[in-house]
Amino acid sequence: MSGVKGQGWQAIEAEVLRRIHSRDWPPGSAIPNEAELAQKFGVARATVNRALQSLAEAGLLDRKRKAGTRVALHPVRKATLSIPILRHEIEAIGMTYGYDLVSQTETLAPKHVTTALRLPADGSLLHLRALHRADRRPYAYEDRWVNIAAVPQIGEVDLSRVNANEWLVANAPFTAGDFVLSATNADATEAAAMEMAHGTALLTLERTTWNGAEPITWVRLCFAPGHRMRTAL
Amino acid sequence: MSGVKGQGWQAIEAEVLRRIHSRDWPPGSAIPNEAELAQKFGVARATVNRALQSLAEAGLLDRKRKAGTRVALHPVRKATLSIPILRHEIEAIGMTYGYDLVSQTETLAPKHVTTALRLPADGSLLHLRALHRADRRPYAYEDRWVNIAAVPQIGEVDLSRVNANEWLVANAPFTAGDFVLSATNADATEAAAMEMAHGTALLTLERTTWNGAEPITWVRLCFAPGHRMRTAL
DNA sequence: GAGTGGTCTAGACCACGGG
DNA sequence: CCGTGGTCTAGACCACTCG
Repeated sequence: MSGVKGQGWQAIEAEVLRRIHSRDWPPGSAIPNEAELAQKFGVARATVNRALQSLAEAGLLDRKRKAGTRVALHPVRKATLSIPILRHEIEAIGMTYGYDLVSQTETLAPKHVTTALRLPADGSLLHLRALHRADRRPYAYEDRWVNIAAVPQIGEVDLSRVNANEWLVANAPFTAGDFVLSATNADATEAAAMEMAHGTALLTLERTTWNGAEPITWVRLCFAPGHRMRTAL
Repeated sequence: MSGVKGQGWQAIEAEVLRRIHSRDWPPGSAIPNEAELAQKFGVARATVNRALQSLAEAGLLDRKRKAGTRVALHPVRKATLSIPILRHEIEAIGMTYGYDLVSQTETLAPKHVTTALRLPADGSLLHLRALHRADRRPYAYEDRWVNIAAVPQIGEVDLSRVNANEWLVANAPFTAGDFVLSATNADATEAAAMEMAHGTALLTLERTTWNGAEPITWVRLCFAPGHRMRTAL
């Protein structure tokens, strides 16, 4: 008796999902162990394992050795945002990408930057400000600090022609990062750069990246008013 | 010759990652096929498969049958945001959760709501407005529309005592959803409810959920000023 | 057509952790 | 202790897709 439509581990996944949604297996309850399910469904245990791992990763099941598998009490939904290169994001919606370097200096970084990068406060960093455009109109304002010690070659790059983000992606791989979304009112600088009213609400993304223990860059992107980050659940 | 430290598919994953970061396998290049890698690493092909699938899911590899596996040209980073129940989010930081129902009516929904839910514009929906508090202070303002036809039992719930979100999570499972993040300036209603200045930038989350093809609810959450959604990369 | 990843199987051993 | 999930193996068949 299989009781499963279709084939493969996705069919098992679907059937388990159905039993969760139908309250056959209500939130918090334990479901049969892998060996049992494998027998009921007429498949190998590895196949059941694949299906349950997928559901556990999605947050719908809680699995523990010996304790078994339970339906999550409060399915912590996970929204996965894709963070494409801005150029691709813009070109994907059929617009023309543009990039203007606003300023480039080497100076002491403010404390919130050195803190985020876990760097001593007394080193100087490369500070870049730039504007990304879609069909000539402001799309996002970038404020970036780069740890030159980690990527000395960036000193030889003409950053008014080469997008710093793309250069870093291609030349300074990172192994870990930190990512924060918030909303901020546009300050005078941002308002001027993006040609909008002071105080406008901006979706703001701050990202810090490391290569191993070595800090690479801190960047803050302010998106144009009305920008939406969208994903499916 | 294994050439791999540690054990298990994660060791394989780490070794592949190392070769990508070290530019042994530069972006865009093809890497050996699974059978070959399995032999080099001295493991079964299934183990290599597990490791490569993990990296592909993370966006670092592009895999195609027959074409083989290539290092992603532009690793599209994926940020996974956990969306916990507000109560848990607040209690997790050691604060006391509070919930105030501001209004509850049954009325025609505005067009942007019916559109998002894919419902005809002439039906009436349950409209809720509520304030979530952390240690008595406003934490998030909720504007929700519920498709009563999909969850008729909600009519019998005292929503001034029971959090609508939590009731729905427990009683109206959903199979699909839509999720949008943006920044908005607080309007008069929100400013009053959250006790802050008009025009303050608010991180705004809009979520639409369905059970199969049946729309369940549309909700818009405005978080208090300074709210940050954080994740690792 | 043929190479490559996707998946299944049966069996095995191990690590974790609840009772 | 000992049940449960986590993982590995060797072998097999299949599905996709490039050339």
